[in-house]
Amino acid sequence: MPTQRYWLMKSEPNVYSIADLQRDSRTCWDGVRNYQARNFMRDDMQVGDGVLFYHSNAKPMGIYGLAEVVRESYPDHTAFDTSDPHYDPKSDPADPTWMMVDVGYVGMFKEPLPLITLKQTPGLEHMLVIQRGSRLSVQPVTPDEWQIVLGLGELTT
DNA sequence: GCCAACGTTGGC
DNA sequence: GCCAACGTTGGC
Repeated sequence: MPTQRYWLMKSEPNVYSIADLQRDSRTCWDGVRNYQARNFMRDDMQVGDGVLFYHSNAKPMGIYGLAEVVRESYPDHTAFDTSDPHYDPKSDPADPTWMMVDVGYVGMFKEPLPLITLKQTPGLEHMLVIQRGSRLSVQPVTPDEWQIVLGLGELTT
């Protein structure tokens, strides 16, 4: 039985929001074009892993809900689609550069957990998302951080 | 809208 | 292999 891991995944809500995930039940996490983020998805994510769903460029920006990994990594087909904004001509379909996972909806916080709150919460000092200049869109979260974050909000489905 | 931080690209 | 230029992210 593999150890469950925890993650934080960023999305701009005007592109794809937690409400979109609630509506869709699950989605493929396409469009990641950063090697470090890809490596986490490709090498470390397992079905059942917990995901903090973060809204960037939002009011307020912060954690809006929970998701879970429901499918392990497979090629991101949008990299082969010339009409897709994330098209990457260097990604060979026979040896894809970019991978994605599928995530499923778990729940939404009644009130989002704003970034500013996370910054003020003891025990979260080392979360990557609160570090200045942190641009990683898929990042690991420790079990302790996960528990603290869940204690900050009230979840609804 | 601004711009700091960061990752990537490409000339050398 | 270095590093300046560039483009993007994303908080403010």
